[in-house]
Amino acid sequence: MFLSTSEHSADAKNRVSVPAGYREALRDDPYDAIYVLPHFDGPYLECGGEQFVQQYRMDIANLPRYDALRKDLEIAVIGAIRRLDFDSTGRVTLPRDFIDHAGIDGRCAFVGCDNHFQIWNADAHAARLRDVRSRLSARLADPAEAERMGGGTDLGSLLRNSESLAALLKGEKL
Amino acid sequence: MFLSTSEHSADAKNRVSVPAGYREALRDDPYDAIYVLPHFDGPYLECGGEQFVQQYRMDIANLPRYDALRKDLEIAVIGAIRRLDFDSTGRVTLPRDFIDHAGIDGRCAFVGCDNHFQIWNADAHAARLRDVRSRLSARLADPAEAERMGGGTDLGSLLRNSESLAALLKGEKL
DNA sequence: TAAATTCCCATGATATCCCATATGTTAACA
DNA sequence: TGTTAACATATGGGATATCATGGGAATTTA
Repeated sequence: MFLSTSEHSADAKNRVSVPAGYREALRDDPYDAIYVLPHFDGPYLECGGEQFVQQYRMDIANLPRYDALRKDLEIAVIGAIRRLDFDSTGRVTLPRDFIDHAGIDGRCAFVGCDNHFQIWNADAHAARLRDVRSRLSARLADPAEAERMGGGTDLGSLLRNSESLAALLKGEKL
Repeated sequence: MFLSTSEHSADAKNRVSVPAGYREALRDDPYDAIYVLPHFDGPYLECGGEQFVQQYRMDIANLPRYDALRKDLEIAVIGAIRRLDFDSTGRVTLPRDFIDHAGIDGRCAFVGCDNHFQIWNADAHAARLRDVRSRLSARLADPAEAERMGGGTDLGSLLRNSESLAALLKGEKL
């Protein structure tokens, strides 16, 4: 799991150290690398390991082969992702166009998002975090939204009550 | 798998270097070559290895033998694909009519699409990528479309992919 | 014989690898 | 409790290998 945020600097060769904790999460991957996508939805890089790419491949493969959405995703996702290999000290070199896309100039922020993480221009991320917080705060005022935010299954009660989950944990298929 | 996009130049002899990563993906093919199709859907070349051709053959073979669509596909796909062999440095020579079809003049973009890739005039692809990105970005704003692009994670896949969550559910301490 | 194609080698740019240094954190010990 | 040692992490710079690409020679085709 990719957790928490940390800032690192990109040097003259556009190298950045990937947080040690993130590298730990990639320990079992076949390549000593991360996959990086300049995201179509904003000035940031979406990153992850093998699972990150496979998830996108699956989403795309599940669409009809001549579907327009599928073709768009192939270009903007598969066509845009690059594998960046670690050097011996745990750094990757960011391609010039990736740096341009995210507006990275010196400091950049690594933001953990569970099964993937993002790389932002440090200042841009700080500003965004303020926005996100106030937006979430406002959402809580609306009961329907509050329900949506915390309406998921309660892990504790699930454990106490669910036989099918117990079966799943024993390795049985549902 | 063909991943990411890179630009290369076509020289005076109409030779282009195929990205090293793509050649790696073709390592196990019987021929040291790519199959190239001037696509009927736009000014670009659709390319791939052995699997790329076989997929088209299958699609066509599944149609009735006297079907009008089948006959069209036979002409526009099977009749149009050419095999281009690599030279010793990993380049292929593009036939004149292929260059005309894609409007290639100097720089061209190689776009990875998982099991195949495309070759575009570099400028044409840049313009198209902008279109695709804004279209996808707009789509995300619509919850129904966002759902189609990637539904929420189900508990099963979460369990399969997260050792620490599985451990937690089994009652172990983290 | 002319034109085009294929093969081979040379070069430059870029990315990759390796070692050295700095910084910060934990652990050990006085 | 203060000091030092050991370690892990982050960063900087130089050497090396890989890749893209240009040009010329050999071979084929018209």
